[in-house]
Amino acid sequence: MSRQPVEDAAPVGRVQRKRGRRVQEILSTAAELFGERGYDAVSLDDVAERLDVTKGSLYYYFPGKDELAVAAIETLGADWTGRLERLAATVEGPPHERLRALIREHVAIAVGEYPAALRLFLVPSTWPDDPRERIKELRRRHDQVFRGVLEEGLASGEFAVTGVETTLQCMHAAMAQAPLWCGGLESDAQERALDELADTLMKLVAAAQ
Amino acid sequence: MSRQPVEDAAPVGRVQRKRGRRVQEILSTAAELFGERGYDAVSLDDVAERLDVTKGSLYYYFPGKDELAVAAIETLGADWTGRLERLAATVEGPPHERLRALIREHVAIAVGEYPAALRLFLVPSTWPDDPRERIKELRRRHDQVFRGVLEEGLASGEFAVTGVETTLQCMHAAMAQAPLWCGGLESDAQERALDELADTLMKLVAAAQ
DNA sequence: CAGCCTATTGACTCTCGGGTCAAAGTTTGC
DNA sequence: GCAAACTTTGACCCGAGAGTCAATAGGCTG
Repeated sequence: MSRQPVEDAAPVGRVQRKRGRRVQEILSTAAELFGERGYDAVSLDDVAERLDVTKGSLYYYFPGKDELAVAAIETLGADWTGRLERLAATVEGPPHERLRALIREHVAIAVGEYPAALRLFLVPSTWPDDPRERIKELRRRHDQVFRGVLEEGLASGEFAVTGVETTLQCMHAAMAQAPLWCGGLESDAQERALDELADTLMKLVAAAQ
Repeated sequence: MSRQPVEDAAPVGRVQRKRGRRVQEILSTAAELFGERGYDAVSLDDVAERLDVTKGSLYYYFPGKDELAVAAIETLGADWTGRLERLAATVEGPPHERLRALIREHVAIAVGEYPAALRLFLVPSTWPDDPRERIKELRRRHDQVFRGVLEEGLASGEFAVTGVETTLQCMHAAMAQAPLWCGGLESDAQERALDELADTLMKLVAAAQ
């Protein structure tokens, strides 16, 4: 009776704004941790500790670990996907260049800013059902961006592939693994590694002969 | 004083043989489960239940979960790697055909016989240190097989790649994901999917122009 | 059949982590 | 400056799962 229900009863004005900021803090911290270690390996105490707060506090904002995970995935995903989509809509030039830019951006974000965020995509099965669905959704949107450019290039004859979906799968898989093997490199070595990765993946769409 | 130490004091003769068989049963069941769900999501009670046995029994043969996992990985890995290595040593023909055969075999084993075994490779970080090292070792051996054929083709000019290691990474990543997206298909659709995957990956080594 | 290994059980401990909640602390608005 | 709303705490409950162990069952072997 004394407690603020987690969901409804929105407070108004400045208070609400503060609440919003807190929620964002929690979400980005959670996204960070889940990205680094996956779902199981992150306890709510871990999240709370990194925020200099107690577990109980988290339950004031979220009804449970699942919901926190879902929200964190959506926050992280909205940003990331948004940047990809914006890039796809912005970059000029032939499909060749645009695809390469997308690959670079995708991997750069993954490796740099969300060090292990792509791990989200790797083993959706270790996540509870609800977060898993969000992850799949996220991936679908990313694929969609790539599929668009890919099909453009196919239409113009600039690209040739064995199969669109298979090509997307391969690209995705390779990009998703990238943080694991060039996450530790120094920045210039990393740049080179990412360039090489992009070049390698571009071979997947190279028109034959 | 009344208990048989887990490690030393090898019994002899028929008894020992029986013990060996039991150990094998446990290992293959454990490999199966770990392959399906990963380390965290499998409890020793799960393993015991599938064996119609009690957890305590497992501790009669293995000192702990980690050790069981390590042994299971090694069993599964020895078989798998062995088949790859044998295939690489056996198959005749140009590097092109040999590499394709390796890819097909690798993926076929992963998708068919150890449905999610490749998941072992996916997120080594969710495993405790010791099993993780074994998984990396396993992967190193697999890579070694592929690297061999790849370098052959490069030497003969039949292949061209942007970078050997990057190419291996991409191949590995794509093959590792395969069970997740064509594991559920019917057998002939699956065959087609695997062929397409192999063809797609072969583009990675295609000599340019 | 007696005695000695071998194998298995089931009940137990202990820790970790998700989730709860009353009480206390803090902010806001009047 | 004070009451009401908001926020945080810390102690607590509970179940799950790793690991332990004395007791017991089940052979072999002399």
